[in-house]
Amino acid sequence: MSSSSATPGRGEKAEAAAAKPPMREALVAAAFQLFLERGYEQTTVDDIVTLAGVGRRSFFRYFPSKEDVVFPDHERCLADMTAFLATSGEEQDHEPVRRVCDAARLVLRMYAENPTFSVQRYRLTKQVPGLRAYELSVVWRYERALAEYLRRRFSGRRDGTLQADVIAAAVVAAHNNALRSWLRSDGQGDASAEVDHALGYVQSAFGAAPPPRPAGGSPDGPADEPAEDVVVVVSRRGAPLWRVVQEIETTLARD
Amino acid sequence: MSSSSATPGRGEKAEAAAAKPPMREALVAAAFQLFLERGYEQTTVDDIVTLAGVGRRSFFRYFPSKEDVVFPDHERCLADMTAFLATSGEEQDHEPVRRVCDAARLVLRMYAENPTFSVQRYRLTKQVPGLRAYELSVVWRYERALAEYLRRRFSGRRDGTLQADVIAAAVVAAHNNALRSWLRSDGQGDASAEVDHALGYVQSAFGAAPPPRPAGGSPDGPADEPAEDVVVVVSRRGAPLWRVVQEIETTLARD
DNA sequence: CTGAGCAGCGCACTGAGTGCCATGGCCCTC
DNA sequence: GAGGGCCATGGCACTCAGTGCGCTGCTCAG
Repeated sequence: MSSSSATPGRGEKAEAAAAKPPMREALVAAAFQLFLERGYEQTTVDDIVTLAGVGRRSFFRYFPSKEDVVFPDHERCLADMTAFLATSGEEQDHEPVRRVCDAARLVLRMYAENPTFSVQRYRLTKQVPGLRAYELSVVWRYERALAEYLRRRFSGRRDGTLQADVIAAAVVAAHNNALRSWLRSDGQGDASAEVDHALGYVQSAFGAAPPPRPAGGSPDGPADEPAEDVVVVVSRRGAPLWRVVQEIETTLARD
Repeated sequence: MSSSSATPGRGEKAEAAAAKPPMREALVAAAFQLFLERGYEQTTVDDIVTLAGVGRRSFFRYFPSKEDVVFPDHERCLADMTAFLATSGEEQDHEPVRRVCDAARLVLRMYAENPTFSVQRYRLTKQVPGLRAYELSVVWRYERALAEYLRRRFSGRRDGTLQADVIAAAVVAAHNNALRSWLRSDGQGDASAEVDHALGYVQSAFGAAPPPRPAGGSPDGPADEPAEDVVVVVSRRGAPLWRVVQEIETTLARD
């Protein structure tokens, strides 16, 4: 009823790996049916396995906890993101911020693949504290993946880990802001456009520099970028020039 | 042994509210003793109440869950932060980013009040997944408090809620980066200085503008700031000028 | 045909969290 | 000074999530 592995083909042993878990999907379907009828906390695992017609023990073989059945595909998505960031062509890595933004878009894509499912889950997690907490731990893992990547990229910079953590948090926050706005609208608007907009704000705040390398340095510096390659200038419109200069000086003089 | 309400004064009914919970502290002490000896998951609530010499039921009267005993003062700190942000003198609110940074410093102060306790807790939460998840939900509430404040301040701006969420996340990330660095050093370094440094990075990235109001507008606009009061320019050092102009244009043209 | 391996089932157990009621001290009132 | 209410605590029983272990039955390899 959802996606992935249509017409599995019966009996063929070669496709067994892909077609194996109808049980997993059956559990997810049964769980969501009950969650939507009676609510999450009013539904016990026994209720779910009874409706799905399987043994209670099997539930915990497919999902380590009751919460996991609500986020069945995040584990795969997280692996995708990790792989995406590990596949660091020297081409893309010249703009780490853009790269993590693209990584965040992977998550959006997962949500956008099943809009109705995502909207239902959103309503559920919004009002069940336990699920919110679980979602936080998932989001945290995404954020850590982004931050770890940025830490590697920024390893030569002065405040590399600080910048990595802050930028990763900003990217995640922007992504979630747009994602939640889209989910609140029942998946009607253009999710990609909203996320692009939100990520654009972060990119503009943290040094988006499209041309690969304007000047200086060897053509291919694989591991360590030259420290302090960018200068961030923030200025209130109409502010006196001496304030701008002062900001630049304090920024550069730190540490 | 810790702080707060020294020499409670026995019997005086007026101070009863302040002196009431020695039991709470006893439970925290017993819990941490056992957590450090055997580990968090190897310690049951029954172990704690037995050591503390109280009934099991009383534990859950003081702490809604086993995790809460590890973070006994966050609830109060969160209330402090909310009050701090609600006390919005028109003076401070002219610089919302600075204000939320000051709010974050409240959390640091709480950690710094009991360094050894904080370090022990840090080691615990670092290696117990359940505690990490709980801490995330606590941090999330801090972040939401900051974001809600910024949303009110930015209600007139074009992308007010987006900016609020992103800045709140950045502030929390910077704070946590510095806090964890300090905790890893067993509370040796200067926590305040580290946090100031980290928050300075965020402030410099998101428009710290010391002088109250350079020009234009009525003297006191309490609720809604004029939209797009600041322009953020991000530039790679040595980038061509046309790139800078393009960045400004895309920033202003958005939405 | 037989044995290995695996997927699912059933059962029993631990431990967190909750509801309910009894107890016992404290204060306030009559 | 006696009774009554309030509150903190203790104790009990219960639900439910999650785990360990052993059993069955199916399939595939030899």
